[in-house]
Amino acid sequence: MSKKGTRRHASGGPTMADLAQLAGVSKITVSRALGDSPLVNPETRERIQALACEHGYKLNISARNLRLRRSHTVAVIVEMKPSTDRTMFDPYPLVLLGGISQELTAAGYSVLLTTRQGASAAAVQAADGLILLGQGAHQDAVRRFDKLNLPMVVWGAQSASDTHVVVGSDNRLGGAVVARHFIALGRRRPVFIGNPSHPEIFERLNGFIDALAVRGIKPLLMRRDEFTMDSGMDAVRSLNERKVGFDAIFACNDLLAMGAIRATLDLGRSVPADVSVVGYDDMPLGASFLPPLSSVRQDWQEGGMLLARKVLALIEGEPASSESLPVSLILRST
Amino acid sequence: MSKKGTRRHASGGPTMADLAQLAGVSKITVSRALGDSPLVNPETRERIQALACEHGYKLNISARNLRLRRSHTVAVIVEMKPSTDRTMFDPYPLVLLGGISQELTAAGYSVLLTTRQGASAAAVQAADGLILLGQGAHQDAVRRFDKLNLPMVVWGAQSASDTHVVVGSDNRLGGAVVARHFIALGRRRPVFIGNPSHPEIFERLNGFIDALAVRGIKPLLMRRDEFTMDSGMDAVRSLNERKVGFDAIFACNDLLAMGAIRATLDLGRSVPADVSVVGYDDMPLGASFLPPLSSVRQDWQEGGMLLARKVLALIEGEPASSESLPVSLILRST
DNA sequence: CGGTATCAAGATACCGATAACATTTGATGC
DNA sequence: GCATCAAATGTTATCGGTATCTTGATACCG
Repeated sequence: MSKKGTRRHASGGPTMADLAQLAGVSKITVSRALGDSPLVNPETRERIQALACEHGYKLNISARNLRLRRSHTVAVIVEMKPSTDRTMFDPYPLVLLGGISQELTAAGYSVLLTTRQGASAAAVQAADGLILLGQGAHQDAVRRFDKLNLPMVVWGAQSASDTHVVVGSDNRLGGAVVARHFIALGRRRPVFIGNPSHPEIFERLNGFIDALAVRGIKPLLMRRDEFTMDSGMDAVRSLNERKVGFDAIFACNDLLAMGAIRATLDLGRSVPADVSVVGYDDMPLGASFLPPLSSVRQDWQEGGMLLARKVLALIEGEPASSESLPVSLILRST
Repeated sequence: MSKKGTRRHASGGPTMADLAQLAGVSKITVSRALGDSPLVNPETRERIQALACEHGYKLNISARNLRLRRSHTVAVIVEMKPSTDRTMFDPYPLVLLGGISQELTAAGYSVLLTTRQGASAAAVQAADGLILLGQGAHQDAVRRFDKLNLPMVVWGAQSASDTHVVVGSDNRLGGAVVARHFIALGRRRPVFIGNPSHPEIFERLNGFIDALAVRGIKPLLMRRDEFTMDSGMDAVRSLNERKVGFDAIFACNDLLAMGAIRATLDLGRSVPADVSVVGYDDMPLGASFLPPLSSVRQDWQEGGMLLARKVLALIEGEPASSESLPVSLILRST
């Protein structure tokens, strides 16, 4: 019905060719005009821009990506098991994502969200860069994505053998800070609750141990795999049953800490008079807990932004190095 | 140096044309072979696939998207304010995302994550469909994205004026279920704590009010804007100061409920003997709370999956209608 | 006035994949 | 032996932009 040049395509709006015909110029001039290139006459440019606006022109991103050979997209691969696992129910990964998203968006990039399973799903290859999240995302996963040969940045704990860029909060420091706090309080029998098979937790434990060693103190490790209050309560009860003495608890997560506090109180001991407790993550909830919980805070948002900045740097061909974010000890009543 | 046909491109691997030359066939045959088309000889297919694998061939997604005029991508637009806002720190939106991601991935689609600000960032237009998340995402936002003319599905509360597909959990039912529970317990002076300016909360309140009205009961509304324990405690204290009697509390969020319980206990009243309390969301934490919290549970994961299925249907040109997800009342000790 | 900058716009050639149509080849049928 | 058909592969055009190289017109200079 309508002529070739003015027809609308199935997927919707007019193309540059259509606009070109409407304006009586060539495609390339339209391209330049819309790109604010100085190569077009300002008058022509405005005329074309007005026309584009009027006809609801939308740039075809796929076409541009093909020609420019870059997608302005960064794939974020998240460990998301649909189980009662930590990652999924913790609010923090979301904050991390928020930081990433904010920074990438500001730079004109988009975020392609992928779970590990779906990571093969084609689209990832089209990304200009890769961000790997999730504590499980190590070695095996890293190698898998290394093959894609894309600029890649990983969130997590660093290890000497890493060939890629790793950003993470300084878990070792987190452990050390708590240790020094306990030392200052004169505590002699500290306990660590958590699962050191996660690299991050392992680092916290190491920082804790090393800083305590300065005073010749050796902490007791209560390994617990779940990051729940129940698990924390269980750990303390178990200590009691085994008649192990303790005067300080460092839990690698706030929920564990709260559980530990409750169990400790149940045993008739006072927090913090008899036992000092420090958690990790500084959940908003912790401040309202009774007694208000002391905790180690990491700046997840900043972490996300840093991750984003690193990939962007790599994409631009600039160098980028691994980096640890500082943490801070928030002292409340425990 | 190397010949035209066998050269590697800047962005990396070989193209179909390269493979074609290596195999001594034409591009299209390669395309068919890699797509497992029945139009190629099985032998040829395997030979080409082996070749592709050996040379690390990667499909150029942009090119395919351009040609096929679809990106196999759905944009998810999330309200993500970098403030102490609810959305960002609640774990649930993440679960929603998980459900979406899982379902889309299974269908061979990718998820393009965008914040509302960045939603103009080009790439969204390339998506085949749109999912809008976040309680603030209404009317204004919806209209804005409507212009893109893409299949769109919104998470949230339905309203009669909606022209688009809305999926959400049945908040009205959630309120009604709690009301009926209170009635069964013989409660006469129920209180609702929450902020009804959020459409979802408004629905919960309405369901609550209507179901109570059957017995001629009118609940008291304690409007509180923050979704924190402190806010819940404050609400109950304020009730006490104003000498308002109450024997049941429906808090529109578990944290509010926990705060309310604590304040109630502080006043020397018993839960649940004197006052029944029900929260919303059924946080894992609620089960470990003392006393274990009763709560209304929504299946966020399922919600995400449903959202995904609806957009996919729309993308395929099939019809899709708004839908509410059932909720369940989890009774514990309160 | 010839010659060179400078500016605006066009022509052409891709980017890498795939759909639609065309061709070759060998097998089968009568 | 020739027509017919199916299988396997090839040709060509196209998706919608943009880089590169040209061209044409005007201005400027000595």
